[in-house]
Amino acid sequence: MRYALVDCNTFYASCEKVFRPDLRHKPVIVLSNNDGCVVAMSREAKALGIPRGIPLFKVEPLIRKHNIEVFSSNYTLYHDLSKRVMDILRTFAAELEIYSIDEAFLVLKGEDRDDFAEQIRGTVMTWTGIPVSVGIGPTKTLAKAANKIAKDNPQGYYDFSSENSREFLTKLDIGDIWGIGRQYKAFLNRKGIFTALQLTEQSDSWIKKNLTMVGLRTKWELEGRPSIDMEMAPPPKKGILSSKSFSYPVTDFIDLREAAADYGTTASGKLRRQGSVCRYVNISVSTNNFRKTDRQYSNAATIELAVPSSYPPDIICAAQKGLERIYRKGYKYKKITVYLTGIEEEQRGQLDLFLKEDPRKYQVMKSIDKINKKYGRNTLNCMSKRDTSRWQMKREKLSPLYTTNWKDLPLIPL
DNA sequence: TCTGGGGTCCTAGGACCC
DNA sequence: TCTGGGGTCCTAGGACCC
Repeated sequence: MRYALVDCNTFYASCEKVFRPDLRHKPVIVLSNNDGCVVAMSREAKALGIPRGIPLFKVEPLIRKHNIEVFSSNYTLYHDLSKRVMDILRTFAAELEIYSIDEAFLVLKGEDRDDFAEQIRGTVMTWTGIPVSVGIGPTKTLAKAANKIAKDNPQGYYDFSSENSREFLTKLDIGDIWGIGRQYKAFLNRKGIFTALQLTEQSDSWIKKNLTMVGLRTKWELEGRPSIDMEMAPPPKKGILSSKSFSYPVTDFIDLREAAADYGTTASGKLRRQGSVCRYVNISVSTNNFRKTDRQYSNAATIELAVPSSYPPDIICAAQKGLERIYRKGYKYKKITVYLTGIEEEQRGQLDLFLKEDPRKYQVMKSIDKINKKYGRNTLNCMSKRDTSRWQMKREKLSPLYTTNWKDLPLIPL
């Protein structure tokens, strides 16, 4: 069996370039929510030495100097282009696992030709304008490692089986292995382990003791024994959260209440889309940890619903009840999170209960979902809002919704 | 002035039970 | 002086991923 990992190159930055051919060879960076940090960079921007995750204000001089193009995150655009890429990949694979917005594992079809990787790269580029890299190997972990090499390979792909595996594992740094993060890398380095090959030379029991079962599976995968399953259909989420940082410090309880309602609405929408209900609503608030001179406070509360629900007012009421418990006057709040847990499938029995309680609830919910799907999020909302500018997200450099909004369709001058 | 959001899995340790 | 063993359940926190 052969696995392939297909990964979109500098995905967010590439999405921004698709409809902006003038930016083709220019450095482009994409920011996190609130235009806070740099989360994605084009190849040209990486070459200028900008570290991922750095706050925007720290690289302002560099941006001016090199005329770097800056974008707020346009998730609507990225998700739409991601879906198009995945639809193409599906036609190449016996099995497809969408691993993240810009990555997918494929189990290759038996009859695959040698130019499989080139076919994929060519098709995705022609049909979407997104460049991808392809790594191929006998396990998911090795395909992932091969992909890393493919990124620096001018051909854009790399096949693990094309090389001596001992040599490959010797060159593979321990920190570049999928599943080995910063902490484990530091720990292993202290033990004198620097390469993938050295990791595979440790005993199973030692690895399990120090890196848990997850680490042991990684070892087996490096040895060429598939130990991590493909997940073709994403399992239902066990926790769903909606959380945002405020662009300005929030002190007023009313503002926090509105934010709780807003994120409660978002989270309950995700819940309904996966056909689930939740039993617990957890809400947490915190001040800005980076401002050492501010008085710090953070707290959380969990509310159990009388009946598991996905009905927005139920979620919102619980979130606000929790908020009342943990809110303390006099702090500058930076972040609020609504986290839904105790997730169960929406079942007949529960639905009956729900309907018995008030059948109109169900109708209202369905109608709201339908209207918002047709006319856009937030067309109908549960709470009337005051001026929300104080806490809403900052997105000053947003690109158009080229592929999902008629008004934003790109025009070609003739 | 300005530091993201959304997930999963695993383990240790405490509470509680007989 | 001497203070068990085995089990379950829950939560917090730490590791990882993108």
